[in-house]
Amino acid sequence: MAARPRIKDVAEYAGVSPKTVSNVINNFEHVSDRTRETVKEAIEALGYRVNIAGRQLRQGRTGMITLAVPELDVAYFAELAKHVMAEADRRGQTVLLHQTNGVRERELAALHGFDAQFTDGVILSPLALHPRDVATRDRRLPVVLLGERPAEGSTDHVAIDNVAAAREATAHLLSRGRRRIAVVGGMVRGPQGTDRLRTDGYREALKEAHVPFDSDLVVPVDAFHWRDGARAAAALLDADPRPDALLCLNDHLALGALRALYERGVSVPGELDVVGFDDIEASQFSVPSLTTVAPDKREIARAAVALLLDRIDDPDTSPLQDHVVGHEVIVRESTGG
Amino acid sequence: MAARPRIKDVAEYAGVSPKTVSNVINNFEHVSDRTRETVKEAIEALGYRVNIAGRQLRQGRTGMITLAVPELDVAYFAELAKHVMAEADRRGQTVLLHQTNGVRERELAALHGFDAQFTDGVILSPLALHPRDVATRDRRLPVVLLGERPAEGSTDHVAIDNVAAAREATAHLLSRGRRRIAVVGGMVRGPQGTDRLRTDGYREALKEAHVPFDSDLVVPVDAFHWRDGARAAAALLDADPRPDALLCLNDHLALGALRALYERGVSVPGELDVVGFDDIEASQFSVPSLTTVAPDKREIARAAVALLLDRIDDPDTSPLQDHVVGHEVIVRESTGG
DNA sequence: CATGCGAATTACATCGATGTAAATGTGCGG
DNA sequence: CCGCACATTTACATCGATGTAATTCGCATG
Repeated sequence: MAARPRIKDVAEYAGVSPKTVSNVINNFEHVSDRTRETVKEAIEALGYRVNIAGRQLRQGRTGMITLAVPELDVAYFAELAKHVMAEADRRGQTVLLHQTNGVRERELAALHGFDAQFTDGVILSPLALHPRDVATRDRRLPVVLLGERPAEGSTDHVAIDNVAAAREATAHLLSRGRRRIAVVGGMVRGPQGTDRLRTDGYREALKEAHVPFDSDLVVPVDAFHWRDGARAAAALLDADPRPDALLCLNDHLALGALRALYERGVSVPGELDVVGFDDIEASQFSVPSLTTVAPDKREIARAAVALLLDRIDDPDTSPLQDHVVGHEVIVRESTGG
Repeated sequence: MAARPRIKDVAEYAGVSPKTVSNVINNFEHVSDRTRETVKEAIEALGYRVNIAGRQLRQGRTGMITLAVPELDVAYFAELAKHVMAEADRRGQTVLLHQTNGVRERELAALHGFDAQFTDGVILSPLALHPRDVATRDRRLPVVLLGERPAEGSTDHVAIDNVAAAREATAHLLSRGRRRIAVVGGMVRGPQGTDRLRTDGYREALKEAHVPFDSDLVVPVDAFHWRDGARAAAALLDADPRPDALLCLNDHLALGALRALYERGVSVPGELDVVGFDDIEASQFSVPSLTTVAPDKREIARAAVALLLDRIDDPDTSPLQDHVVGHEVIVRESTGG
C-alpha cells in the first residue's frame, strides 16, 4: 500500500511547486483559477491530506485545545463537553478531551499541558487543585478554568454565580414552607469551592427568612455520584428530627436520593422536597421529575472557548476575565411543580 | 514572557548536543548517569516540554488515536469513551474524541481522518454509514468499528452478539409469562444494523417459545433518547390489545418509557415489564430500577484499542478481526428482580 | 606507551508544510 | 515595441526532534 502522499507529490503530479499547492490548500488569493483547479484535481487523485505535524511545526499552532473534565460519565460534564466541542468546531478548533478523575496530579498535568507542548491551550474543570498550583503555574500555556476557582487571578474563569444560585434554590424551598433543609454535598468551612459557595448561598437564604442554621443538616459526601446521594439521603432519614427537604448540590446526588427515598417509602414531594443542580437530561425523566438549578451550559462553553482563543491570540495584554454565566431554577415535580 | 524552550536551548544550557538531550528524553541506554542528570536538571530549569509536532514529523506517528461516537450525552457512549480513554492511556496513547451526531457526513469524515493526517487511527461507532462508504474507504488509515457494522470485511470490528443478547432478554420476559412484547426502537426489515439484529434475536426467542410474531409490536423510533422512549410507550398504551412488556433497544428509551408509564399510572412490573440495553449507570437508580442487557464495556474498549494498535503497527498482514464481546442480562425491579 | 574496543557523544540530514523574498508572467499605456 | 505595475509562481530556509553514521572518549591489554 502506498505511503501517504506529501505536498511535494501533489506538486509533481500537478506540475507546479509545493508552495503553490500550499497556497491552494490555504486559499491564498493570488492563485489563478486554472492552477487552483489543476492542483485540486491532483489532491483528489492522490488522496492527499494535510499533515498537521508539518503545519504545526511551521506555524507554531495546532488548532487543538484541551478540555479536561473530571469524569465523562458524570452527565453534567458529558453535556458540557458536548457543547464545548460544538463551539470549538464552530471556531475551527479541535478538542482533545481528557479525564482527570478529579485527581490533583492529573489536574496539574492538565494545567501544564500534559508534559507535551501539544495543544494551544487548556479548558480545565478542576476539583482537587490547590490554590498554589494555580498561582505558580507556567504562564506560557493559556488556561481557562470552569466552575471551581482555586485561586483568584492567574487564569481566566467561567462559572455561574453559585452563591446566588443556591440562595434562589433554597428560597424556593422556603417559599414552599420547608424549614429543615438539608444540604447534601455541602461544606460549611473550607476553601471557596463550589460546595462551599453553594452552602454559603443556602445560609444567606436561611438568614433572609429568619430560619436558624443547623450545621447537622450540612452533609458532606465522598463524591457527587448517585450512590453518594442515596447513602446521604438514607442517613438523613434516620436523623431526628427529619429534614423536610434536600438541597443536593448536583443532580446525580439528587437522583440517588430520590431512589433512596423511594426505597424507604418516603413520598416526594409529599413528605419531602428534593432539589438538584445542573439540569442534566435525566432530571426531566426521573420519577418524580427533578427541580434543579440549570446553568446556561451553552454559554459556559461559548465563553470558555472565546476566552481561551483570545488568550491564545494575545497571551499578555488583555486583563484576566471572570465571566459569570446565567442560571435558572427549574421547578419540576420534586418540589410540587 | 519567554518563548517555550526547544531541545536546542536545553542542550546549550546543559552543555551537550541536542541529540544527547533527545537521548535522555527517550531513555536511550548509552547515556552516562552524570550527563543524564545534568540534562534532566536543564529540562527542569527551563521548563522544557517535548514538541509533539516535531517528534511526529520525524517519527511518522502521533501517539494519538481518534474515537468518534455519535453523542457524548448519550450515557452509553460517555461510559464507553471513558473506558476507551482509560485503556488508551494505559497503552501510552492519547485519545482525540469526536462527536458525529450520527450524521453520515461526519462519520465519513471520521472514517477518513477528518481531512487531516492527524491521528494514527480511528475507533468509530457508526450509525448512518452506508456499506459502500466502508468498502471504498481509504485503507491507509487503520479503523476499528464498534457496534454497527455496515459492511463485512474491510475493517476490524468489535461488538456484542446482538442477536443472542436480544434473544436472551426476550426469553427472560417470556419466562415471566409475558406474551405481547413490544420492541421499542426495533426494525423488522432493512440493513443488518444493531436494531435489526436485536429484532431478529427477539423473533428467534418468540419462535422458540411458539409465540406468534406481531409486526405491530415492533415500533421504530427517530432516535434512541428518553423522549423517543416516552413517546413510543405512550403510543403503545393506546394500542389494543396492550403490550404486556417493552423490550427497549437501549436504556434511554427504557427510562423514557418508564417515565411515560408512570405518568399514565401503569405499574411496572405489576402490569407491564420493561427491559433496556446498555446498563448505563442510571438504570440502577431509576424508579423502578431497570432490567437491562449489560455489554462488557471494558472489554469492548480493551479490544478496540488493542485491535487498532495492532493494525497501526502492522497495517497489512494480519487478518481482519471480528471480536465478539460478552454480555449479561441483569435482572432488576422492572421485571420483578 | 601504543593499540583496540565498546561506550558515549555528536554532526548532519531529514520528516512536511509554509513564510519570505525573489523571479517570472501578464496586461496595459505610451 | 518598450517598460512598468501588478498578479502568479517559485526557490529556499525554517520550524523541533531524532535516526544514521561518524567521531571522540575511557579504559584495559599487550
